[in-house]
Amino acid sequence: MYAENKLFKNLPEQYLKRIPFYHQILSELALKNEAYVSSRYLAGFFNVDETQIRKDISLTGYKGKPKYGYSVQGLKEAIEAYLGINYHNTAVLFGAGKLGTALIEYEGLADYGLEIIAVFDNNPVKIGSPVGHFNILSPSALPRVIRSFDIGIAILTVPKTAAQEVCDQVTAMGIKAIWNFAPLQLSVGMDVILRNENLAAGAALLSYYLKKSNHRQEGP
Amino acid sequence: MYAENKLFKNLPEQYLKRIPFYHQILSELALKNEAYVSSRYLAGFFNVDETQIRKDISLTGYKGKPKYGYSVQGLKEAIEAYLGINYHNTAVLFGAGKLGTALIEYEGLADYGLEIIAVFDNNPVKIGSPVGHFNILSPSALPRVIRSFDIGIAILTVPKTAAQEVCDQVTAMGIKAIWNFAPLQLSVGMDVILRNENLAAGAALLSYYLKKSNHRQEGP
DNA sequence: CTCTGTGAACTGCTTCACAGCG
DNA sequence: CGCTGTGAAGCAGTTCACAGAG
Repeated sequence: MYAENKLFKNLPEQYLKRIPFYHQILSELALKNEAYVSSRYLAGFFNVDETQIRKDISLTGYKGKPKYGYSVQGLKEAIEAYLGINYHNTAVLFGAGKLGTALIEYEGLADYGLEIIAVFDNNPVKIGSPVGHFNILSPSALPRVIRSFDIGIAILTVPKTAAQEVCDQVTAMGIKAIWNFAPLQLSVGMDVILRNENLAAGAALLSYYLKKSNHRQEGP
Repeated sequence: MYAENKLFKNLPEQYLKRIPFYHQILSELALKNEAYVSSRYLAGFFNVDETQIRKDISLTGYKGKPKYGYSVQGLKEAIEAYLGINYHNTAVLFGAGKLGTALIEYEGLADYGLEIIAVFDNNPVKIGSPVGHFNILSPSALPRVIRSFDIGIAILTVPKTAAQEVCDQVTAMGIKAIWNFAPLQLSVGMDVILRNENLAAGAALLSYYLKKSNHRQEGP
């Protein structure tokens, strides 16, 4: 869910959501040394018609070859260039718990535009200890890091009870976007972009579709 | 992204995605002892008009009071009943790494219809050790657990390299839905519901909106 | 004949406009 | 009046239909 106030709707949001999946699929095909891929094949991974795939790809500016399809390498590189130009940003991560560590070690976050620069935690016991290839820093280092590296995004993987406080701290220091994993609604200023990641939302959708499919089997 | 083949589109997907957030917001209001909430207030958390909120709520069957709004307790309970009836499912989690552990400990996964029954891992060193309030089980116990507890969903938080193998294993045992966190596209039968969670997709969207907002400040 | 590329038609989600109730 | 509830209108995203390139 977004609170970015509809300022920048020039690219279809559905398209933006599909782009990273295209890249993932293309990376797999590249590993298998596939040379070409058709819009039909790509459409198989989504609930959309192959035409939609062609429209999406045309938005990145890449051109396919009639009869052959799209060059796997070419399209992959086109998307990477596109992501690099349009998406690349630096972030700090706050909260070196299980979820924070998982995110730090998550493959390919950087591939999709988000480079984590530093990791912070309020717990003095954790400060100084390593996580991934970072050392956990004290929040007192935040202002220096944010200014030195021109950080735009803060990733919040702190407990629910600490989230609003940390959010206020980082936005006061000029952070312009929050990626919140704590299960609560943060309040932020109008100029701050907020994305709430609610893992439970995914669970609810999956449960719903499974229930429906069971009912279907029992029904007429 | 889904591969559930459009069989069950009777409820708007956008609505299904908003429902868990409504519940989260209502839980916070309940803690603050707020008695009523308006559709306008709820709309503030999303990029939609307040009318849309009223349509969503009417789909759950709950009725508000003109002039007052919706009862926080009443609506919260209505959504819980709705989720309980329509969503509740049992799941096994495979892969007791950082992300798996984070999911197990994630607050309120059960609130949104997904109850984790058991946790498995291929690593013999981990088997038998505790994670959350579970003990990690050997995959050899899978058939027994799936049959005994009528498990419908498998959550995959295994490394990329193991994901397809584990996926094949569990679907062969009758699992009908996969929630995949490994960053690759799994191939499954037509009758299996597949949800791919791609954390990077969220990162890409956030990066895009931040870039846009920066350009806007510089532009005309 | 196959697969891309794109304007036109369509579908479904969102907003508008307004009736109804406290 | 304030806020819900809902049919009608509007719009974004998807699919259809078909031209074009190899």
